Amino acid sequence: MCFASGVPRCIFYGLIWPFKKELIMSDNRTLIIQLKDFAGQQVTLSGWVYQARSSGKVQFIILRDGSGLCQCVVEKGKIPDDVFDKLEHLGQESSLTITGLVRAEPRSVGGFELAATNAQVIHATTDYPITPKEHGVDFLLKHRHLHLRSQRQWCIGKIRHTVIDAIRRFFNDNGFTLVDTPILMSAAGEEEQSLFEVDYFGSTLFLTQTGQLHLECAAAAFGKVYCFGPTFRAEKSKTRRHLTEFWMVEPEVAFIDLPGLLELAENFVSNIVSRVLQDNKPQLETLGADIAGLENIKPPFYRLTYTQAVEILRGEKTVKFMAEQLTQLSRQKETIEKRITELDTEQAGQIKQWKRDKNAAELIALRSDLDEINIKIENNPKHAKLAAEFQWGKDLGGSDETIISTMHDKPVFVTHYPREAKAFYMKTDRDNVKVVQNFDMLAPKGFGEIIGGSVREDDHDMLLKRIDEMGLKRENYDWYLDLRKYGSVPHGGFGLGVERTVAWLTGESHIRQCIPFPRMMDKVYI
RNA sequence: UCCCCGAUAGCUCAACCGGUAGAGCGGGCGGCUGUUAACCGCCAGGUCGUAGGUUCGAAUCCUACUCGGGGAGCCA
Repeated sequence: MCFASGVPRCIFYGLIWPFKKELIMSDNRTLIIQLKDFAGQQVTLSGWVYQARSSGKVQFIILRDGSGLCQCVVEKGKIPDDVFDKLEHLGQESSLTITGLVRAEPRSVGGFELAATNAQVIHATTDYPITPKEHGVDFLLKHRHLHLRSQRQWCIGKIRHTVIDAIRRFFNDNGFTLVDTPILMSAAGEEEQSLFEVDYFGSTLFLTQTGQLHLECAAAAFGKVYCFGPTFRAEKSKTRRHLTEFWMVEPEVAFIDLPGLLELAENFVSNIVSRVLQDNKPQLETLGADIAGLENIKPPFYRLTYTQAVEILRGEKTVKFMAEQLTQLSRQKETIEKRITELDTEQAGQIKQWKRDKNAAELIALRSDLDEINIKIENNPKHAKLAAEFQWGKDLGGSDETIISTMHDKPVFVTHYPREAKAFYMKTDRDNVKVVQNFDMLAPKGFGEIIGGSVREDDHDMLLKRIDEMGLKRENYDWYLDLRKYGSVPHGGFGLGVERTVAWLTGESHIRQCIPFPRMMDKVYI
């Protein structure tokens, strides 16, 4: 827990953060994140009790104020007795204001602590439902309104904030114009079955699935544009990579080809990663993210064509890779099972109670690790089979993407997918009409797709042909076809999923933790 | 929509081959000048998801349902 150990700074854009707060509001409180500038001084903090321990004459209150955590030391005799007694019985998440002397203390979280001289309880709380112990997924989602206060969610929220800020800055600083595309859409962007319907004064509209078609209009007006907002997919997907409402940023550029798009995408993603490393290293550390791996994320990324990816999947390399993975998993399984047997034997004998409890906790952790490994072991041959039998022409499945991405230590572009597997607006490759000029970007080490994009079909007649072939209604696309009638230019863009990106950066296994209030299929808590 | 797994105290989990439930955390009270998910002692807290069935006896076995988790398809 060292998220407050250094003040994250962003000086590259001429900003110093924390900003000068008096510019926007007057406030006598000091934020925990500013404590390093106040060593030896008296300050007042306001916040919530994150954790509290008491040891007779001395109490330790870990205060949480939204900017960080700070240990407040409350010693009998150095604070009024009645205040001491009140603090002693404060429950988790009680709110209070506390005054004291700031001092450096390496043992303390954040490296500073507050020697309290006075305090005022704002609201005493008991029975806060989320305890410092482990909780189940469902319980935490049902308490999402409170769970946001916890350390892990706080770190993820801070990183998400940086990711979004980095996205906006990247485009704003590179000549892109923000264009807001509509959320209520009259026609489908891609496939109609995955759209949410909205009753619109008696007629039907849909929640947006992509801003791309509108963005193409804007690209012809501004050159380089992007849109950024919520996106809705009514797909009945129940996996760790899916939400029904998620945030997507989509750039669209006039006069660009596929290599140009790949270059843009790798610079864009590298920029996001370096901003997060710069601003959020303490949070990444708290989350146990792979910081060394992220420091490696610099252009150029790997480039594979779909056909090459298929060759890899069907080839010797994948067979070997999957077998190695299985061996590794089996070895892990053996180690864990051995440890479980050891502990079980120990538990059966005569041992001290505290040792027994500790063993029980370890056993629980080991059993859940074992479950996960067993699932992977069970899936391994299935995924190997899927890969080995992969037919050219299909879209890559989740497990195929995982295999490709696990083989690489940097993001991988997979380009030139079969035309039949892709949307009507993607540009047919003129050298090989069986494929389109598109790409997916797979995040490394098994995280999978975070970007999908393409060059758009800019030839009027070819686009019309695709619309007909896909069985789409021409009249819905009149305006879209117009773009190919009046000064058509090569252009393209891509979409990046914010939650998937945050999940990759933080090492979070499920994207539902990467948005404050997740919307999942059949499940919306608050 | 399909496949696999689960449901026991407020929370996380135990309870072996069927004999009507235990531990930690959290809560309450007390102890301890420096703790790091502190520690120690005491106390409170359970129709074992719901409904049937098998059995002398069911948390445990069987069936159905409900809710949840993971995966597949599809995708950012």
